[in-house]
Amino acid sequence: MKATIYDIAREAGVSIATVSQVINGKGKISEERRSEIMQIIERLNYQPSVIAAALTGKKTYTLGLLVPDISNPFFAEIARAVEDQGHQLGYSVMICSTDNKDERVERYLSLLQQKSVDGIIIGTGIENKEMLKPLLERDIPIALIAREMPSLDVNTVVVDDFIGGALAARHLTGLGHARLAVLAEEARVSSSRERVRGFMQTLEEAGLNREDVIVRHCDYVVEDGKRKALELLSTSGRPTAIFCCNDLLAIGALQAAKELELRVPEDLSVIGFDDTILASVTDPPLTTVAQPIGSMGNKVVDLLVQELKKEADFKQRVVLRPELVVRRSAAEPPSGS
Amino acid sequence: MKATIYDIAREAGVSIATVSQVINGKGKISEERRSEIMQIIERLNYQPSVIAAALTGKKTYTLGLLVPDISNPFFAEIARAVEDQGHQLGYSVMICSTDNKDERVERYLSLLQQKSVDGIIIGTGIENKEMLKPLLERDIPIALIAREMPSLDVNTVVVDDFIGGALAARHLTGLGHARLAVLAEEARVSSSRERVRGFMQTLEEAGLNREDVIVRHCDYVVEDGKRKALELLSTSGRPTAIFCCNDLLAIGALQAAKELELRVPEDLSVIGFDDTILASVTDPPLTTVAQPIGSMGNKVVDLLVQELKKEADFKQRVVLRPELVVRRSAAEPPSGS
DNA sequence: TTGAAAGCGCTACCAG
DNA sequence: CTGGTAGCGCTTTCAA
Repeated sequence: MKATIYDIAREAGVSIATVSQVINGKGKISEERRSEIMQIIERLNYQPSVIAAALTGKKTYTLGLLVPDISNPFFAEIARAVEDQGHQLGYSVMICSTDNKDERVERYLSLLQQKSVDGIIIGTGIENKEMLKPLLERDIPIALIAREMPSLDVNTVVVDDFIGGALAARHLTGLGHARLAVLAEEARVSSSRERVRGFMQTLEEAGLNREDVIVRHCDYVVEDGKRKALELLSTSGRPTAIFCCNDLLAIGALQAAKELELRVPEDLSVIGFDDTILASVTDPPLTTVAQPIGSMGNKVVDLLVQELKKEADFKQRVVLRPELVVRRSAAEPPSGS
Repeated sequence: MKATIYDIAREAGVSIATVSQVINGKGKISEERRSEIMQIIERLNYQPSVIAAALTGKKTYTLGLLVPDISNPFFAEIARAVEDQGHQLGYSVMICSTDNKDERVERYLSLLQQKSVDGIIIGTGIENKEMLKPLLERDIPIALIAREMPSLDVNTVVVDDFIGGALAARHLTGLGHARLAVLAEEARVSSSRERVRGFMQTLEEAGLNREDVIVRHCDYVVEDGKRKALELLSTSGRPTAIFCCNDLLAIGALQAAKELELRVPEDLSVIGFDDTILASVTDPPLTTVAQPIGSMGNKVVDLLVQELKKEADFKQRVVLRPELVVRRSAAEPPSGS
């Protein structure tokens, strides 16, 4: 069986209190006792039970991470960043893929509470914000990544989506495009809305008419991007460029172009968002607005841990700057346009 | 503060023993008491502490999942499958990205023990198998996914790599290729070795000479695949087809071809392995040997949970069949060859 | 510098 | 059918 603190104490001929102290480096223990006990711990390969410690009021050193789908490269990359920084600070992370379904969110939130996680990072949409109330009341810190919930006073890390949209617009207008379209996510996704807003506003500033740009809302999957792009591109006076609110949709657009035998970027320019590994793998490689995923992941963990250690007395909303990664899916519009 | 079993008991005017029984559906409790207590639980939104329950000998309902890198699409998909099946059976999963480093493996294994996980799923390479001994001794079940460790008697779920390699070879020879090359993973990865072996043997059966096929070993990243492919393709009498032991390497090969202005599949055929989302996104889409990731994930969890519930009295090694997914990166060799 | 003992929240056994 | 109670492994006073 597993060794317990009692085994160590017995072996060392001391009380468990003493053993506890050397493990936690507390109290005053003579150097010889300490090293003697440490040796025994080594020898018996004793692993203190976090469970038992947690029960006495200490933490579980476990964080919950809610994302729509861990198999989606964007969230997988977030997970990795969160895992790394968590690990760095001594925390493990539990994955919870919600499929953007409130019922799954609820189930997971309940589970995470029962398991006494120290904090929860949310990177998934939640319709019914009420679900989070109990957590806050119970003093379980929550932090948001790549999501906003203005109604809640919680630490938040996001990219400046408005600027991201603007970056895309500026690039496209700079290239000379005038007939534009956008593939957005569902209307209730605020980040997507902001991207579109930034995109639109920048177009107007460039003298284009926002009524002329067609916006289509899509599900967060390649297929839907392709379908909607196909529609867009089949119209007369089709756009010469499409701004897509995430890489998956951009890939759909790429596939649509291919199916219609439009060359990218000669006949059609495509810009994505996120800069996941997918963007580097398509043909042509995707010009896309990069989110600094690694920094975002690190930052949420920092904020969350700071909060649960009560080292911070106010919540922050940190906004990181996106960056345009120019690859090869966007170029000047065809000259005939 | 969080409600405890005592709060419920007090509120209901019963003992905590009774409350415990209704929560766990044990013992005989009168229907009225039961429903009355349930109501109070509802009302106070009581969440029983898994931590405390675990301390009394029950399980933590948590599994550890070790993979090289959760941000790698292949492992992200495995993680999703494991998460889903785990969730189904009442277990949460903790992610552990090892980067294939034994020191990280060790650190994580120790952490998982301290957190008293009920079982551990391993999908990462481990140099020093000794590290697993303590777990087995402590009766912490381990199951392997997409990995083999013949020296250990543990439940294992793998795809038949030999057949996978054979599938690729058959497809290529069927198409008429005779000058072949392979991009393998590092030599110590047994699954990769098997794939190559299956590939080679099938080639021989088709009358080709195994000495003629060049094998290059690569790190598990696109860049290295590209580099090695570039080397292969720069030789005179370059291969007309490359079999890659995973999709990432295949993408590298695609990029190399592009850089050398070789058309795929007209000038060069490429076959990958895994069928991750990446394979569907490249241009041309990758013909690849598919691992049934979803089934594999489900199956390991089933086996592991069965074991930790002591419902099974022997270990299994289940071998799933891979399948060739024909997309468009492989075709007949150029006629001049 | 060390140890005894009270609890953390819950389960399980035994009595009634 | 219900309640009392002894732990589970550990932390943390408080005394010694």
